[in-house]
Amino acid sequence: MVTNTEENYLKAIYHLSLNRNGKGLGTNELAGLLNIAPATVSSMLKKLRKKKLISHEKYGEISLNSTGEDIAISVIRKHRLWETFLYRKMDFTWDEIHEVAEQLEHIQSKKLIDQLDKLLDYPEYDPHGDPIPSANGNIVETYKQTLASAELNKQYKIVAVKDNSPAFLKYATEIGIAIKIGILVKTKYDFDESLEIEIDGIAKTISHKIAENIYIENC
Amino acid sequence: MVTNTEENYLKAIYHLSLNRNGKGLGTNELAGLLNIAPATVSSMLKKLRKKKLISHEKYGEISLNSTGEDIAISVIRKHRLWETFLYRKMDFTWDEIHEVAEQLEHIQSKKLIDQLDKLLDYPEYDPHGDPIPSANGNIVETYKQTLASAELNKQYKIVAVKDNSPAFLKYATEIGIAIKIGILVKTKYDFDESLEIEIDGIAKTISHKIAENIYIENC
DNA sequence: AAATATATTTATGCAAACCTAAAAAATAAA
DNA sequence: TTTATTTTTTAGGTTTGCATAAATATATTT
Repeated sequence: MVTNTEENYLKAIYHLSLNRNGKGLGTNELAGLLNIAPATVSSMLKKLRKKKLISHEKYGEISLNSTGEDIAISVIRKHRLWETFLYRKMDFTWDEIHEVAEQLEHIQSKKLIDQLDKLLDYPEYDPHGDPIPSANGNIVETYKQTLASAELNKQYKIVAVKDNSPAFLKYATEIGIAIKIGILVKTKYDFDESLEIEIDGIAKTISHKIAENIYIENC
Repeated sequence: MVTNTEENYLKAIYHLSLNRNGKGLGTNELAGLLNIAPATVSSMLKKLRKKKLISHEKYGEISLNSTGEDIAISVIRKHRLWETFLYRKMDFTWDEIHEVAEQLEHIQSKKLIDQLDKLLDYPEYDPHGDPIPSANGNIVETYKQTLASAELNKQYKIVAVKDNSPAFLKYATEIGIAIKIGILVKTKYDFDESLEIEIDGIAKTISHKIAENIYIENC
């Protein structure tokens, strides 16, 4: 039996294990994402180790092993399917779905998730543009380019956002950011790396931090 | 803040407070329904008392007070709306819905429940025939007659079932019991109070225990 | 009314999931 | 290569939700 908390740890380890350049995942980083004290993470790691869900030796790097990864992916699948459901069927907005999905992702019922998948016609991406793992655990983690690294005056399409916090999403919505929308960088200001962009022919200025949270694709 | 466990206690107290003839609700009875030790109930009652959700003095009767009842009813509303959703939209059967609804009833999101209510077109009864409290907490707890007290050779309609356990519901389905179905008692055997009934013109024999779990109405 | 039975509470303990403070190990800097 | 810094672990403590066993209050018999 895996508790909700354990599921959240596995999910966090999964997310932090992606796109890291060499350096192994440590206790501090995990504690940061989960918003708890590193000491608490230490003792939970011991438990996950004993349950054979992660690989970890004292003072060493943290990584999921096969069973742990399966659980993490299934929780992410549930989270993203529920988000899609809330957005499409329940009139939830972009910035409202994450919080409720955090609760719904722990509901234990295979049948419910299969039916949800069917009801939504087997969606491939959630409303934030993140890929939804299939029932057998397949997930397309494609390499994504952020707006911060876009070429000037080249037409791109927004495919996803990195930050799912209501604060970011509210702001993004306000300035016209949305999945599948076309976007173009007109100027890049060197001193603070802020960008002048154009969405639907309207020019706007955004900070580097915002640009790093917007994933784009050539089109 | 009210925990899941506290919500379950309030719900249990609500259910046990209905249709009791005089005798007040005690610790033992609650422990029985929740399947835990009476001592555990005692300490939880102290907590609920401190939070002003119940009225209870040592060795006295247990009852909800206004806030506690509001919470209990809202949990029951959520439970029954989710059951209706699972049954109608997710192809769940009669005997599968309760278990998953026990989890879903604790999801915290007013908007989600309002939208669920709307999606289902504001249902008045759940798939077991139990009334669904309205958003403002109104619930029609009508007096119900059980099949055990039916008159012979009089046509009735099944309106609800008392027991929601998979075991009972599976058996009930097998012998043709369902909400809104017509039913008639042909014979009552005195020695064990078993009944010969007729559903859709087909005769069957059922035990007294089963009959007590089927609610009927004149038609 | 005393004796017995039943119901309830108190005392104590355990596991989970968190915390802070201090110790130990690993890494980086002087 | 010591010293300093950062990271991680250990030690000890809290709260919640459960348990068992023993004590106490209430109810029922005789």
